[in-house]
Amino acid sequence: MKVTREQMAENRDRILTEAARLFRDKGFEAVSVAEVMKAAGLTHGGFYGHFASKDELIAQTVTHALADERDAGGFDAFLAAYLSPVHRDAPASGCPTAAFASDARRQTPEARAAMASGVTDQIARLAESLESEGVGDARGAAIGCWSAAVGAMILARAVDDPALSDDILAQTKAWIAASLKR
Amino acid sequence: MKVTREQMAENRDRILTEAARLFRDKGFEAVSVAEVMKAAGLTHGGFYGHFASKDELIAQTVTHALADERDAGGFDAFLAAYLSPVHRDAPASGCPTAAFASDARRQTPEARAAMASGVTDQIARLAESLESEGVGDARGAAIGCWSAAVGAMILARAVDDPALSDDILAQTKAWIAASLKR
DNA sequence: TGTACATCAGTGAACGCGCGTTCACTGATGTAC
DNA sequence: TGTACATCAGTGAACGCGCGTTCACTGATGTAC
Repeated sequence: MKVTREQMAENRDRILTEAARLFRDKGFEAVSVAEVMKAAGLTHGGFYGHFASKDELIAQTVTHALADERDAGGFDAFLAAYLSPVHRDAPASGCPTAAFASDARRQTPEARAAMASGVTDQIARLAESLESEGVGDARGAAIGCWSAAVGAMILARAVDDPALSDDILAQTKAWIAASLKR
Repeated sequence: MKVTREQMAENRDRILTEAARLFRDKGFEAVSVAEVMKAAGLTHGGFYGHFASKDELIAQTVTHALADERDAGGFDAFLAAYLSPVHRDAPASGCPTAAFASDARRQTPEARAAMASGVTDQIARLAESLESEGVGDARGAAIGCWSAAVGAMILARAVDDPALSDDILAQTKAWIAASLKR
């Protein structure tokens, strides 16, 4: 049955929010259109009233999720929160860059452009934060820190040895901090 | 038709080699059992004479691919080769850790254990290399460098902007080198 | 060494299943008057 | 403001397809004698 325009906009937002959660948790391929629609409280047939294809949903979800990224105060606090076991153990609500980056390579140009835009913004945010703390070559340091943080999160999630996983997070955090105190 | 024991062992090796290439290129889910067997010059029905399931092939492939990793001489040479556009543009023959790490989280315990083993070995190799070059806290530095290298490669492959992609590789390489020269 | 035959690696058709997508239908919305 | 009706968001059955997996069969291997 038809719903109000306002309700339809809410439904679309809920589809994107649930897709962002499910895609981060299980990956793009392992999540079906029907699963996303069910999570949004709808039936699968209505999906194509909102998106032309699953690929378009993926591109929109990447755009939506990366645009929502916000930095939380100072650089040290950001890094401590990012490279924490809590973040590692909650990928569904965690960093979309760490969740999507590997799969992005095989997605549509739209999704890859959204990744590039998100990475560019994140580098700019980190560089601004580092510059205000007096770090020289703030952009280079921002790129290095971001690569290390994303890489450490992906590696920490990949291994099944809890001690090794914790160690990857802690050692990378310490190494980044030491590198910036040169 | 039956083949010699030697031929069967060769076939199994070829299946694993082709699987490693295809999985690195397209990901575990996007590659079918039939595609792997065809690449190995066999028909899909024979697959289950070699492996109990696709999941077992994945676990064996991860083990096989990560065991083959060798470091190429000194640390600077390794880093330059690793963070190069050539490596970025050839994922099918490139680093299996960068290719498999994100998906590993959702694989069987066997595959995840193989990842942990591969990461542990790689950290040990890099730490040994760094220690011989006089770097203090070689293990911490090895973990930080490896996280940064893997993260930079994944990010460089994710974005569709060539200038940004090149920049991620170059800046991360410079940042790692500078961090080690403290 | 030569022969007879049990073994079994590989073949290719077939299976059940879940996927992305389509479509005829429903009934509340929202607009024209 | 009230009414009549065109619109269209959402429903749920159905589609074609490719997947992982199974299985009866083939014929070369390799062993028992």
